[in-house]
Amino acid sequence: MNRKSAPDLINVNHLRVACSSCSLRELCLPAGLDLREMERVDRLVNRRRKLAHGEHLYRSGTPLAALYAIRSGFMKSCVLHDDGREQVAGFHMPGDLLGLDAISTGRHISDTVALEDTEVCEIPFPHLERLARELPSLHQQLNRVLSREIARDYGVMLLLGSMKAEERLAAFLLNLSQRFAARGYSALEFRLRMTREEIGSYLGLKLETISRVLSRLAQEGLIEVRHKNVKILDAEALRRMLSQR
Amino acid sequence: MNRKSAPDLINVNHLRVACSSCSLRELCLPAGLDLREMERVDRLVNRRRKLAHGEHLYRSGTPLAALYAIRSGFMKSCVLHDDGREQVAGFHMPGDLLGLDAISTGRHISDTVALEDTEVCEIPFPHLERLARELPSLHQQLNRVLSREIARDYGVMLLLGSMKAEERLAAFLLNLSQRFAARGYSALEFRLRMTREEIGSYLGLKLETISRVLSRLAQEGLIEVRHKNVKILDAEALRRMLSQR
DNA sequence: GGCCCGCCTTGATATAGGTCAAACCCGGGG
DNA sequence: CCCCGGGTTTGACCTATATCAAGGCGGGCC
Repeated sequence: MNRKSAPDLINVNHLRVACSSCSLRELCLPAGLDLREMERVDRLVNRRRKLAHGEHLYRSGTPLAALYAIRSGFMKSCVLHDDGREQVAGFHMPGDLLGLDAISTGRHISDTVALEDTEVCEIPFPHLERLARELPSLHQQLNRVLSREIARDYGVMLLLGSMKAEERLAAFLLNLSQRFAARGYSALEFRLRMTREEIGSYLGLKLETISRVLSRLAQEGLIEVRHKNVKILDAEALRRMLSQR
Repeated sequence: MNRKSAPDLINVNHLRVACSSCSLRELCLPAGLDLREMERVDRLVNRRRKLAHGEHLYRSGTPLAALYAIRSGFMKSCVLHDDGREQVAGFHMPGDLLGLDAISTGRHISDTVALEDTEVCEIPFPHLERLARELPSLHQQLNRVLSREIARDYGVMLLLGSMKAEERLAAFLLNLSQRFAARGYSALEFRLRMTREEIGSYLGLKLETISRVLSRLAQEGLIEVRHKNVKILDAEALRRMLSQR
């Protein structure tokens, strides 16, 4: 944004970071907005923030300053017990909107951490509220995003409350698969950015169980696992594990 | 409340159902609104609906027509597997707002059922959206309610993902206690409106386990259980079960 | 008022997943 | 190139909770 010559190059650079030219816009906050509206949302996003692997985006207890949209990278959110145990509440990928849990009290209730180098768009919350007041479709989209998170949470409850280890893993893998696909990545081959322990925490299981079940699924020919790389060989069979019985 | 003479009584009757005179207004949608704004919300609530014990308020898959605020009674929401297994996602009491999960897709994803005779205020969703556009504080309150539900869900994940049976029950009882207290009922003595099986489903346990753990807590002198009536004898000890360890 | 049926309790036994332990493997740094 | 350490795999054993089974009891309905 600071070059003097070659205005077209500058232009390209500018476009690259604008919502209107972001490949994630249909998944993210500006979904459903027209171009003029999207430009106004662009102006909200006054800062991008880079996080190194392992860095916190925010911590439980800190005041809500902004919502964040992931531009690239991968993150996890955890809720912590008083006693230090932690529960992974979700994994986040590009296009996901973070910080929603803090709106009600004005303080975050989870820790959100980068699982690889990550870039986020920072959307100052008071500005967002103000703009949402002016743009009904933005307001609507914010409601939808909040509600979508509630729906997702219900799915997690289902998983934690009434599925067996194998089913949980199958659901987990299919969910990742589907989300990668929605972002233009391969649905059938991807890299797990999180450790077995983090998967376990998310699924309410221990890391050894995750490891064993992955091995078992591999042995049965449903998937192929090489370290963090997973290939889904028989998505249909995974789906069957969820619906049947 | 059904006398024919005495117009002031009739008047009282009218007031009784207005948000502005509803004892739940600070927990419910109109929280934080001024009187003039609240009146406009009142006019949204064009219908009250009575549900008999066991009746559905809405079912998974049906289109979102309205949000509902519980005026009196008790309900549960369940998500269903393809195979029929059901997971209770939450219990609802007066002041709670229902139907939030449907905003994102326009269709309900849960079944919501009365656990005793229940009365709800019906808030047509399109009207609500329109009015929220005009009243910033209503808009804000809607966001807060949505976010509060997300925060609640995170708590449930913590519970399902990393607590043992005894801790889950303790958390469950303390949660009910706190919510009853917020509504002006006794925090220490209340009636469970749901069966052991429904508690079990909510907590990711089987009904026999619920029964056993309740018996154990009673034996240890932390609570007293007579059928569905629970008395909390040592809330501090219950709290300790959650934080310590 | 009595009878049922749904709900609950309690016991005996089974098992999924947890715990503990050892060894491996890969990637990164020296 | 080797070494080191985090993450992972795998095995043996253990335990919390599920499952199966048998009564009990209380509230609602006839």
